[in-house]
Amino acid sequence: MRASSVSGKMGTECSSERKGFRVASRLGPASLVQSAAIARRYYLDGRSKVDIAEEFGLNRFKVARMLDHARESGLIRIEIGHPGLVDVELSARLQETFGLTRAVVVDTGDDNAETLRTQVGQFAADVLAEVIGPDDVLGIAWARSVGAMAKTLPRLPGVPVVQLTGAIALPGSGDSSFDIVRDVARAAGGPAYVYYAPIVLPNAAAASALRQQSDIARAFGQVPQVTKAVVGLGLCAPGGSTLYDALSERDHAELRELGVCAEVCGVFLTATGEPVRAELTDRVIAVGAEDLRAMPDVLVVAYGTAKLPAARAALRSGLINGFVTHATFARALLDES
Amino acid sequence: MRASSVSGKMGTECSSERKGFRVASRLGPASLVQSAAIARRYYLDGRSKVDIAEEFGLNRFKVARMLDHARESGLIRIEIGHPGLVDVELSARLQETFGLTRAVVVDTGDDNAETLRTQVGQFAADVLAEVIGPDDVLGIAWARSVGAMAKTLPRLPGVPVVQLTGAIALPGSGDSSFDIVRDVARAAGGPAYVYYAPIVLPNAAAASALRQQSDIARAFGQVPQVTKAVVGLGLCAPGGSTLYDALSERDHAELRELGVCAEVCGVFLTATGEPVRAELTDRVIAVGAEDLRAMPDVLVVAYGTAKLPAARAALRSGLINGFVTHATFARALLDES
DNA sequence: GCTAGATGTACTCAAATGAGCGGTACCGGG
DNA sequence: CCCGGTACCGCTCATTTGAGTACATCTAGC
Repeated sequence: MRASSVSGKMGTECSSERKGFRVASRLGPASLVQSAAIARRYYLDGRSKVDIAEEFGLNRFKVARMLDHARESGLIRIEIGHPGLVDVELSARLQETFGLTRAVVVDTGDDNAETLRTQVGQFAADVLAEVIGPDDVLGIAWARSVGAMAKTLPRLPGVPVVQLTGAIALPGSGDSSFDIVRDVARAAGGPAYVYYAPIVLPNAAAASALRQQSDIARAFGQVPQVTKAVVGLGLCAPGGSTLYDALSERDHAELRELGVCAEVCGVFLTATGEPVRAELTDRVIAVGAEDLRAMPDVLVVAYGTAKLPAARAALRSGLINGFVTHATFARALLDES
Repeated sequence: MRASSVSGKMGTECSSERKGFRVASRLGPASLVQSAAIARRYYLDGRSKVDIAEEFGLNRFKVARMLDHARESGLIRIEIGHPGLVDVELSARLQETFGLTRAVVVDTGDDNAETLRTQVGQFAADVLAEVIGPDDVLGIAWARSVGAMAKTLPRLPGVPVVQLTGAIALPGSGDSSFDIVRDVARAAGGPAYVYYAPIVLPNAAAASALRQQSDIARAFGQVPQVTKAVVGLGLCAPGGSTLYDALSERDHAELRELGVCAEVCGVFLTATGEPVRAELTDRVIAVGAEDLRAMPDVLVVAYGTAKLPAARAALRSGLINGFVTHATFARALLDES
């Protein structure tokens, strides 16, 4: 009925930067509105540019250019959001920065240790459930954070579960502390290569003897088959790890001398991520650095920013390729790198 | 170095609707993060799906499916925004709902009449500057809102400017009230077909005589050439229009009888948008409904929600095809339609 | 008034993309 | 146990899209 084009041989300059509210586009309000209408059709209604061009009486190139301009000028905003508690932005940055196969950062509003453990554990459980396949063999290290995961684990495919380290009785929580691996094995329903043993023994001979014990030998025999491992993170400083706190003053001195910073699955690491062989290593019931390195997927579950230096060591070591943690932890890691 | 795929024959179900924070996707956190990373590459970095597929070791179909899924599940949000004071969303809705060629809705936080007049006037000026071309002929009606526009008009191409109606001296603002058309003509710099005449005369004979007057006849001679007109909006009720308030009680009665609701550029309209021929019509110095209908572009500038019924009449009339107003006005129009 | 550069427009061709299809693994119910 | 329903994967084919290019038009500066 009417001529209906905004385009044509017209001055499309817009005068009104007079109040400074022209954000980026130098186009007038009418083009702005048309751009918006076109953007809506394209991005929200999913119509093709050719369609839109016909509808508005333009050619498809004009439509494409208008869309380009609209995006440049910020009229169209595309956000990759937070659907829930996972901070996908942080997760992706963590993953890319440290070359991980996967990273999941949980954004708990609260940084209370209890909340963190629960939330991080829950998401670690989700990640494990997601990545585990029927042909995998699952390795589980003893750690508080892994315990938190074990408690909320859904049903898994019936994979074998292999205990990777001995345990330590936790002072507070009595019962389940020893049963982390058993809990996981129950969730899976597959064969369980588990044993009762402390992670550290008074001397190498005792440890060696214990490794001969049938359950333990059987479990260690399965270690090379492990395809997915879930491990905790210990900082080698007072209060930084249950293992460290269970060691003697002499052990502490040795670790200090060797420059040990972190402990992952019974493996001691320097700040630069080098695995260290200590006298202590022979007294530990756990897989070795080489076993760990041979596993295709090693997922670290860690919370509490005190452990940051340990996390850095672990990330540098190349022994791990997955990380589940909380937002403050991830942010600190990224800030300092 | 490591196997690095989240895909494969794995259960990708996610268990944790347990706390209800799984928004829409039933995928686990790891896929979530990967989807987000892919979405970022695609939408924000503008890479192609083939590229992304290579980078992540997937095929392009998988990438496409993940993106689709991510969009459906709300991970990717696309918003068409507010760059400045123009509410593009409302503008587009107004435009589409009433089949207009253009609509611009200004979102002034404030609904003070003074603010509205200034802001709406400013954006009307922008719109006019944007759509006017060097080959246009510009018609200007006398109206307070058009006056507000005239005051902030930037330099226009040197087009002819044609006065479409007589004027009324405003009670308050002394000087510029008569000079609206002259202001516009000055901004354009082209030939000005202007005259000094009241919009309404005591009798048809006086109006007829005045129309013979050379300036006025010259201006009316140009009316068929007009390609773009800017007009105001009057509600035919006390206080709804300067024209109405200038009329006699007899005139009011006539308009009431004829069911006149609105006045646009000297043309009286019923609530359904029918132009009405009254005795009064012969006493008005203004273009007729047919002249108005013949103009390819007629832009209404209106503010103040009291005039809503008049706006509805004008929109139904088919005489106009552009609208500049403010957010509360536009919302009310859309709500009631 | 004229030329150089900027801007907008139209077109071609190759790359990117989406729709739809068949094959396959998985799941829950007979 | 088999069987239909479902979801996923990888593919082909037709369409859509973007990059490059050439041409028209406008603007600014001399």
